[in-house]
Amino acid sequence: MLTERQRMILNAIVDDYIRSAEPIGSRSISKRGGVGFSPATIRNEMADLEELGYLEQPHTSAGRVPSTKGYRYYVDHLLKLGEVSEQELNRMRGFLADQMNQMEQVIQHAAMILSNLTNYTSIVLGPEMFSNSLKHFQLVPLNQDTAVAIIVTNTGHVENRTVSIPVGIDISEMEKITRILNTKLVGVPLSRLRSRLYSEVGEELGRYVEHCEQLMGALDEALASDNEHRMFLSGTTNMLTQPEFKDVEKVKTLLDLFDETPTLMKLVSSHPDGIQVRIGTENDHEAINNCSLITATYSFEGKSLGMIGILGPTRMEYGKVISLLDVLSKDMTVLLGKWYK
Amino acid sequence: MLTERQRMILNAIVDDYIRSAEPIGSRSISKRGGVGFSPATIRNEMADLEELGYLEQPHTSAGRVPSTKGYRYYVDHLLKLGEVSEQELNRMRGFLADQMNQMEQVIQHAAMILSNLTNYTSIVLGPEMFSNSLKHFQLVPLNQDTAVAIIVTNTGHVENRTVSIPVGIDISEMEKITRILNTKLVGVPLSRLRSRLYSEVGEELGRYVEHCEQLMGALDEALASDNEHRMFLSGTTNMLTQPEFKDVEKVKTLLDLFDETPTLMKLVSSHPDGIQVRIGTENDHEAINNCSLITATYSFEGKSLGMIGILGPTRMEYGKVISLLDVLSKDMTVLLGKWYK
DNA sequence: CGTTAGCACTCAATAGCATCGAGTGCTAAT
DNA sequence: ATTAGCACTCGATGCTATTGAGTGCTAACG
Repeated sequence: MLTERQRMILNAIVDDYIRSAEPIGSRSISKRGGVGFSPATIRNEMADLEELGYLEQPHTSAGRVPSTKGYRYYVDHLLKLGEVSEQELNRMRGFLADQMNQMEQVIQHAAMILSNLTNYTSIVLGPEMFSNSLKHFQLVPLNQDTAVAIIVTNTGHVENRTVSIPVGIDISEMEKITRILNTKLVGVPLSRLRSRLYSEVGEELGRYVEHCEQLMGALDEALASDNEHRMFLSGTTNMLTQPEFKDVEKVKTLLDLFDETPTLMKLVSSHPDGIQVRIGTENDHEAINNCSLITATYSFEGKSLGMIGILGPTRMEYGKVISLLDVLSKDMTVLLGKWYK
Repeated sequence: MLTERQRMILNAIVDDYIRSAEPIGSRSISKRGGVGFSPATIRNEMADLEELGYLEQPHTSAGRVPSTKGYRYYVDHLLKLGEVSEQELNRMRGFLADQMNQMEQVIQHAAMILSNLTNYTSIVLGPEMFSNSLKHFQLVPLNQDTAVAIIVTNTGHVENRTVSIPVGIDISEMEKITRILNTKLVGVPLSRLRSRLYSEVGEELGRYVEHCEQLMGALDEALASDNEHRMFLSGTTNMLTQPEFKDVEKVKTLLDLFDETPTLMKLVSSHPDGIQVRIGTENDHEAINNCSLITATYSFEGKSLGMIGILGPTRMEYGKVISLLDVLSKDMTVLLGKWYK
């Protein structure tokens, strides 16, 4: 358990380091407002804090830098949440209000707002689609052997695949199929669509249409879209302005991670509901072991739909970011509610 | 006009510099196979070539580096196109053959192949959609006041917008509208869709439906998609391995350009048909003044549809890249032909 | 007369060295 | 318990010398 004074010193070091990105010495802490101790005293405490694992020294005769454990303590016990300034709030809501009638737009906008307001990189996971249900199904023939299958969900999302038409099926039959599928499948959650396709619709379809197995196969494949989430990044180059990324090597490993959508998605979606902070080595991926990832979930009727998150250096403005994510995730919960009616 | 010997020397310098990325001295040229002259002779020629503007010197007592003009001469007169190796060809076609039934997939794959095979950054512009025609139109109501408008083109591309429904229109009327639009507009090129919407369909629609102006407005807006081209980048981080981008500042300006899709698109689409090479300062944008951009068009029935391109440092393997783009653009022409029937 | 050997010269890069100063740990005095 | 004092550490900074790859010029050569 840390003493009151140790907490105060740790707090001061983290705050200063977040601002300056340079190791903090005892003298600068001592000269700070509200600290009534000499550098020597601070030094002793700092030595203790280092032994306890909260601080690190790049080398002897350098100042101290917070360790992952130090940041963790800071976030858990010392941090006072920054108010989101009136100005930021206005800017944010102004952006979001802009008559958005596409859900995708809202999500993408949210990512942009986050990265603009923080100067870090933002990651936004769009609503999981498996919980959506089918609103409309359509087969549009393009020529003799191909057609476009279109799925519209209750939230207005449109998914489409090109499927090949088995020989011997003509347009009138296609229309029949479309009608059957619509009457049988509208309202079914996407996650159950494939199984329903076989169990309920299969027989009936077979009654009307020859060669229906091939078509079923094509539809089945079309439905097996593995992108139940869509992910949006924004401000990826913001990282490059951070002093911890003055080395091109580090930049490359990070940007390579950004290109690997599935990995990144796994990393983000492993976070639980609510606001979650992963600091430095707490993150499962090596490329962001000197970064912190903060996420918040937005939801509908208490059920989490997707996530918004900020990735920045461990030396991140936690207070500001956390309160911003909190506000925005709540706004999005409200805003997206209308699509989920 | 350059002498035979000058051409030989220029060729040698460009080739060597492309490999080594370091200024080339007279001695190393002299010692090269097939060159029967002493360093002193080479030096004299190099001085001449510099005076003529084909070479540059980073500083006195350094070797020579090709200038933009030097590269230009190299590309126009000296370059012998590399054969695309059997292995690369197989790899490429293997990738493209992979039962792709989505046009988007083909395009995206092409970008990936290019960046993988070259280790530069690839830029691919999808087929311009304005020349496509409407295949099917659909209005799917989501709830009381919003609906999804879906457009399918003859090439199987699906575009969708959420539109708000004016009060007082019910579902049966929506279906009527859909039917009218389909009978009147199928086959019309997308570029003329908006004008036709007013000129031909407007009155007829008005006869059946009240409050139709608002709906028209909504549809009109939905059709005004400004992304007639879709653009795909791949291998953006490949640039970071190039020695000319060891400086984070330069990396940032380049990556920022990559994020500015419209600017980049303008840059690329300003290139004419066929294979086009823009070297260094020949490019209109400052961020790529030390890069070369090579593009090729793919087409259908002689009409250019879209572009594939490679962006790399001016010190680029022109021969390899050009022949690769040539082969791939022709393959894509063949492959995409089937969608344009 | 074109070519080349020879030579003085230039200049970035590298290494060595002294200096500086911010910061530390320890000890003894308060 | 706190702090002043002090020796010590070590990266950063700046200066100088050295090195070496490369040049331009001139004079000699076949």
